[in-house]
Amino acid sequence: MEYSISEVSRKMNISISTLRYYDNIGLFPNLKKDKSGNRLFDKDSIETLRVIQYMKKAGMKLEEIKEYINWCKEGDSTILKRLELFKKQKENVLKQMKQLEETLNLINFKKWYYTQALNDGTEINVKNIDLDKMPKNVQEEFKKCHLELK
Amino acid sequence: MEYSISEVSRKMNISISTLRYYDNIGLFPNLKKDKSGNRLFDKDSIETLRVIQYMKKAGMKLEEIKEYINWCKEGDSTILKRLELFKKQKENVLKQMKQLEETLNLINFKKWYYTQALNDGTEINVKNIDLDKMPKNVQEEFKKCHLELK
DNA sequence: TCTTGACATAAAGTTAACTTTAGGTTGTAT
DNA sequence: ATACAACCTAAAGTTAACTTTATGTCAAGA
Repeated sequence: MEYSISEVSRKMNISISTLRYYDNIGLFPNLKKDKSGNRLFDKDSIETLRVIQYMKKAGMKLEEIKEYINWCKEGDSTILKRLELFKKQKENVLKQMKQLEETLNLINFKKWYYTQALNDGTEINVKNIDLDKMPKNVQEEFKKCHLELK
Repeated sequence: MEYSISEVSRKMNISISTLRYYDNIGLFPNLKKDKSGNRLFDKDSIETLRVIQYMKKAGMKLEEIKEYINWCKEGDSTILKRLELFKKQKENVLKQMKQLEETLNLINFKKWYYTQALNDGTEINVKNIDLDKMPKNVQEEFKKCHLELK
């Protein structure tokens, strides 16, 4: 089964210009064209596109993703390199997850803070509160995001 | 206690030029200067900096962070807006965490895939494997990242 | 035949978040 | 007195990932 660029755009929720851009920079080395030059996306290129989306979220640049895609084309001699890449990206993702958890601590603390302030009608009381007057869970969140009192 | 720009740079691991840039675009509305024009960072501005770092990770743009900082300066009339902001950002962060978990599924699948290929010395076998021949956990990872077989 | 819609290319423009450059001031140590 | 480190400003440059624009081709329907 083959898809036109607008079908892929709809299916994957990526703009047509982005798809063309990706092709231009070499992210679809095996993409075919019909007799009048229109791109034909097959299952493989959709798969590639999905991997691109994920690896972008992992934090890779398009240039690095392109390198990986070229390794795939080179065949079995690059298997180790590709394995190492995914090992490294796993570390990367785990690190990002930790950072998001820390961020969540800050956000949860701020949510508590502003809920209190909203209740009081003013920030003054909660701004000057002592750590041990906060609920236990808020205390924990506060400590984990390295903020300081007063 | 007050800190020079290079002390803050070292302490927070942010380049001096970035700190000046942040100041220029208005992220430190209360920053003082000494008699010869040098920036003096106090505990409050360090705190602001920490919040900036976190909210960037949550996905906010500096322009939006600036808006929040201005709300803080405006006082109690903006408490509700600020609370709503953190509620929204919490959703945002949770969404990102889910996406990272999906990404982790892809990565774990790829790690298994390339480990197999490395063992076999070739990608061919693992490329054409049936879903039910994969280890149970790999099957799950595979399904969760929407890839297709063959 | 003519129009229309979906595609194409090449090149220029955009945006965010910095960084770099060029040139200047200030305070302290030799 | 001078050298130097640490700061300053304003403006231009950089990078990544797109998007927009200008222009053109092609196949199908009225």
